[in-house]
Parts: sequence; structure tokens; C-alpha cells
Amino acid sequence: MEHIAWVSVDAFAVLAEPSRRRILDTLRRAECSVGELVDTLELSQPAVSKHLRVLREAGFVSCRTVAQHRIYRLDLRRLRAVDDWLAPYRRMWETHLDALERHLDKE
Amino acid sequence: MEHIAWVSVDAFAVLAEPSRRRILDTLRRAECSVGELVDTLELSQPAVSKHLRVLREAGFVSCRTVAQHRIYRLDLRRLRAVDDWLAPYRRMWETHLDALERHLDKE
DNA sequence: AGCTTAGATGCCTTGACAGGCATATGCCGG
DNA sequence: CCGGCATATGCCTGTCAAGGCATCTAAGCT
Repeated sequence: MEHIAWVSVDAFAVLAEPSRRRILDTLRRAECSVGELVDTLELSQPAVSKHLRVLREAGFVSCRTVAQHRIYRLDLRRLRAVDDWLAPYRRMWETHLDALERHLDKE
Repeated sequence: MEHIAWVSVDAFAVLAEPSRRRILDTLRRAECSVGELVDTLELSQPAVSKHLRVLREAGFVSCRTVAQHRIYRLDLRRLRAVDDWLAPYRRMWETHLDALERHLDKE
């Protein structure tokens, strides 16, 4: 069921929430249990769980169960989709930057 | 006044709105008047104007006045901020990809 | 000056979503 | 099998943003 659902979720909408970006930033360093995230983010446990649910359904994170803990872990695939949207723009400023450098070299 | 304001606007929140991304995608090809955007996006004129205001105040676009037209134009600086957030993640999948390639090379 | 076109703004309604709190579920140890 | 810890979920409420419509402003034309 989830495997279908997350395709339709708007990645940017998910990232619009600052707390969710902070969760990703935290998971970037190391995978993490919910409790650890609660401590790090200073947010209530239900709030964190809800954000994790959104991130999970959107494919930004995956989780596995270890005893009574859930260990969450970054899934990079979805972020690449965001990066894909950005790519053409990045090409633009890279060429602009190149042009600028060439301009400065002439002086 | 605006020069101060747009620093505090959350870039991701601005991009969360699909119509606004479509506007940027359109402006990426060429600068554009409001009317042209209305035609392209099939959205009401007030709606487009409001999105443009958000984009403008967030620093994603700039505009100049030509007769009774307003020509909007992409401003890449703000997108680079988004890209900056993404950069550490990109490094991650690039190294993962490298690792995968090395792995495949061995076979 | 009056008319028209391009665009911006204001008001209103509606829908989505975040957080708080209470509660349910799942898993462990004894 | 029971109590307790870790996490998930439901319900409620407040907030905020998007779109529709009407209106205002500004610039050009005759």
C-alpha cells in the first residue's frame, strides 16, 4: 500500500515544514530512534511521530523495528527527486558563474 | 523594506506550492509578463499576481516595468540557498554511487 | 478628459495542516 | 500474564494560505 502512496506525495510540501528538515538533518549524521529525535528536536513525541509518518510515507526515511524501538534512517532516493527539479537551475548559475569568471579573468 | 523582508521567508515553504514551481519553470525559459504567465498556467490573473508577489518577496524573481506590463524574471540567488541545504545530501549519494561503481568494477 | 488594458490588492470562504493531550498498540522483562 | 516503556494514532482546536470575485491603480490611447 505504501509503495504506491508515496509516489503521489509532493516532496516539496513535505520539506516545507522546518521540523521535518531538522529531522532529516539529524538523520543525515546517523540513524536514530524516535526518542533520540524527541530529545534532539525538543518537540513532543506525538509531533515527532507524526512528522516521521509523513516523511516515511513520502519516502524520505525508512524504519526498522528493534525491540520496542523504531530506528529511522535516511532514504536518499526521494531527495534526489528534489535535486532533479533543481538541476536545470543549477546548470544556469553554473554557466553564469563561468561567464563571470571569464569576465574577471579579462581584467 | 523588501531587502530586509525576504531574508526571513522560508524558501521551501515558497516552493511547496506547485503553481509557484511552474511559474519558475516557465521563467527559466524566458522572462515573461503576468499575462503570459496567466495564459501558460491557466490560472486566474489575481492568483498569478499573488504567487508572483510571494516569489518576489522571497527573492526568487525580480520584475521591471515596461509600459503597463510587468516583466518578471528569474533570480537564481535564492534557489542557490535551497541547493545549499541539499548539498550535504548530494555528497552522500554521490559517494554512495561511487562506492557502488567501485563494487561493480570488482565483478 | 474618458476609455481600455495590465496588473495589484482586499475581503471572504474553505481546506489543509501542525501541535497538544489523551489514548491505543506493541514489545519487553519478570 | 502483567506492568512498563517506546511509539503510534485519534480527536480537537487554532492558524494560515490559496483561490474566487470585486475593486483599485497606473499607464497608454484617442
